[in-house]
Amino acid sequence: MDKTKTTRNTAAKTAVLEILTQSKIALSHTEIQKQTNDLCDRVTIYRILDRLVNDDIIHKIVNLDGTVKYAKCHHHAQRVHIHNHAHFSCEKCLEITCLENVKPSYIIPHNYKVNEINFTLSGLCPNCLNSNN
Amino acid sequence: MDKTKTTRNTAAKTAVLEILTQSKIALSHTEIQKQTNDLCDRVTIYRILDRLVNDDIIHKIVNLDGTVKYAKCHHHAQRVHIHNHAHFSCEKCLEITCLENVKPSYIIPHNYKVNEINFTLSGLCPNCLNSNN
DNA sequence: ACTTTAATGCAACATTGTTGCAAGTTAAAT
DNA sequence: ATTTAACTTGCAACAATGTTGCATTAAAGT
Ligand SMILES: [Mn+2]
Ligand SMILES: [Mn+2]
Ligand SMILES: [Zn+2]
Ligand SMILES: [Zn+2]
Repeated sequence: MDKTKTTRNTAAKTAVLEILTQSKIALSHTEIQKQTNDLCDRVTIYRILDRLVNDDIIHKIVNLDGTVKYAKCHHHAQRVHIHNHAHFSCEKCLEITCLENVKPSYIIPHNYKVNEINFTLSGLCPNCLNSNN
Repeated sequence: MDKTKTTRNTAAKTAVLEILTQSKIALSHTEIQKQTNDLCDRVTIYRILDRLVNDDIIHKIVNLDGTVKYAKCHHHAQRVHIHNHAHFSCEKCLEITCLENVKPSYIIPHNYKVNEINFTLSGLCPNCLNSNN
């Protein structure tokens, strides 16, 4: 029943994953594309990102302003990529970072079944907070 | 200095606000447009929604899947519309509702200045949870 | 009524993401 | 090493969503 379709390692996929692994911040599709130097088509990057998300290797973040970014967590206490943490969106430099230690607590609403949570904080990141200009 | 530009009450603005006031769930631009019966142009609705958000009369919700919706809170203990609450996104009926009583608690990360929070839960709403099919 | 300027309609454009299909490539089986 | 299945890619075409410029209309204060 569980027809697990195998995923293949291609040059493009390796490049995209490497870019995300090196980055300290979450990247958008366009930002990733720029870093690949036209190694592959725009559509291919969309499909690679979809695959990586499906395989739980990276995760997708939708920001307050609607921009979509992708990130690979840097902590790896577990062998799987867990992303039930908060994200921080800087209003000034627009960078999005995983706050891998910040996990919100809340009272589960009655009659609702919660499968997934998304918690995004926005404001000023440490960089922009120090250089106040 | 504070050149507060005045906002005007037009037929279109009144209609859009009425639609949002009547709705129990958050609505997308397209859903709002359908309910207006071509009272005004598509672009006008975008601009009206921007104004209403700017004036803090309604608020904008970006869902996990990237869809953008707008809502007017129904509670009104205060006279201003406060929206620091959680939102619930049903995976089945795709409806988004304000959980006006659910507010997450969290440990403020060091060196970050938090101005705004966004907390979205997704799963099954009471309706879809009961009618399990 | 007059005046100011916010609001609208329309067309044109930009961005982001999706889909179908032929051709290319990976990795396993032989 | 060759063969082969099916996963992956490029390309073109499309769709959805949102933005901008500008001439015209209309709201609200005088
Ligand atoms: Mn993360
Ligand atoms: Mn709300
Ligand atoms: Zn910053
Ligand atoms: Zn539901």
